Amino acid sequence: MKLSQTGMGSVKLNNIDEMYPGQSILLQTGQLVQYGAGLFGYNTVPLLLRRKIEQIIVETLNKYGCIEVLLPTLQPDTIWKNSGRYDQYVNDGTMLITESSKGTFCLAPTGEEAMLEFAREKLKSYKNLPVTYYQIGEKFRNEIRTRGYLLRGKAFPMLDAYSFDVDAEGMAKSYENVRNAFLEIFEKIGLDVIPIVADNGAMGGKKSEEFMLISDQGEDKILYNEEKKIGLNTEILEKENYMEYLKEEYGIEDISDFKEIRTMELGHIFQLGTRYSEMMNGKYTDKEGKESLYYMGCYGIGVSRTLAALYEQCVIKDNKQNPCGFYLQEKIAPYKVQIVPKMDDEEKVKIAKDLYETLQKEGIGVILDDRDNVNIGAKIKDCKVLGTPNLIVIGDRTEGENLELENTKTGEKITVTKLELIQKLRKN
RNA sequence: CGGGGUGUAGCGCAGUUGGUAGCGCGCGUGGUUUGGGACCAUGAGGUCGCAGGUUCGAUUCCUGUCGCCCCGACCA
Repeated sequence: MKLSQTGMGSVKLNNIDEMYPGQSILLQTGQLVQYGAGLFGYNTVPLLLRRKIEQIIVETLNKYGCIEVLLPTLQPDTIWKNSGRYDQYVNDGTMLITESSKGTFCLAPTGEEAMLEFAREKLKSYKNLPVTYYQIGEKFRNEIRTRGYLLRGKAFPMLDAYSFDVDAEGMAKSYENVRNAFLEIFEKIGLDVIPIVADNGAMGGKKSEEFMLISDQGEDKILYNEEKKIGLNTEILEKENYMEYLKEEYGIEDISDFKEIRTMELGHIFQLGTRYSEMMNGKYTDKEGKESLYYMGCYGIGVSRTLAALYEQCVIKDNKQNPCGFYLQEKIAPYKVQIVPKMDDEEKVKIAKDLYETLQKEGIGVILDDRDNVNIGAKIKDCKVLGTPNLIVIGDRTEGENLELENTKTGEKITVTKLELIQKLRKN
């Protein structure tokens, strides 16, 4: 990618949001564009990072035997009326609807209804079960209050997965399977996320856990035991007989030594039981030839929220302790290396362009800072603004085949040849 | 929806005790620079959120309205 074509960078950071410095930088440097409350456009770097997160989700869920599908986000109102959730979601303002001469359509805030429609066609016999379907798609929620830029938006990409089983025991197994997949996903992304006991709230059902990132930027308060790595959302305390619930479903008997901390909810999983199958007539034929209800689970990860959390975690500061950019880990960064040529030297510009083209052909994510009106110092700063983990300056110190590769976090520099560079960057 | 804030150039902000606006950064052009956010010259860019009202005159005062941000109810 040629930086001059993207409009990113080349801004002096000013008046950075104290609460969300990362996303504030993304906005000021043209990486994110705001269209309204909770509505954002993505420039290429955050978009590709988001896609990287999605890739990790897809690869991991596939590895755990889940099946990727894609359902429409614009849905006929009938499926929502069938489930009985139409009035609830429209009245509380969550679901956006659009009227047309051909009927009323809903912009789906979540996917249970559509997924049940989908599954009912396919999962007619116990022989087809168990199965977990999932999709990653834009969801729409007309939030009463948006918050924290990407952290709570009106349109956001979400992973939603749904498991179908013949009984509660099978459901518990499917739940455990996705739970493990989620833990692996967050680990691969590089976020230290913990599953805690959650209220199943509007979704109904039995067991439910949230995947929490410990962060003061989060909206949630949880009680957490760091030693045992177990916790619960404080909203549980409003439940009747909550100690009973904790003991029965999660084996937690004593919460007296749990400490209250703030967290950000990145994922949420539920054992739904037969609630939605009943409402929407989700049935299969069992061994005895009788109609039986699906036991369902549902599982979600907020992709854009995860992206935002990742950016906030990757914020780096300058020597005055002001946030000045990001360091994205090499394994996840969409662009691995940024080439900064000294533009007044034709020979160096040529070396830079050749290197850029070579890396492009190798399929290695590379940014060429080809802006001829930007000072080299500013370009180096912009490398950090974009979060690119590696920097190659091609200037007076570049001699012959030797390239100076700098880690933008540590400042550590090593000399490599073009071939060594390709090998090194290919590894990730 | 309740409470608090805010709206002036692409971004970040001043300012006008009422006489139609400035600064820094960015952008265009010419030139000097170039290894950690350079400089000189010159230029473009604004119906001061919107609508009413008061006034000779409103971006400024008054009323209403809308957008955005933060705190609460909701949630990935």
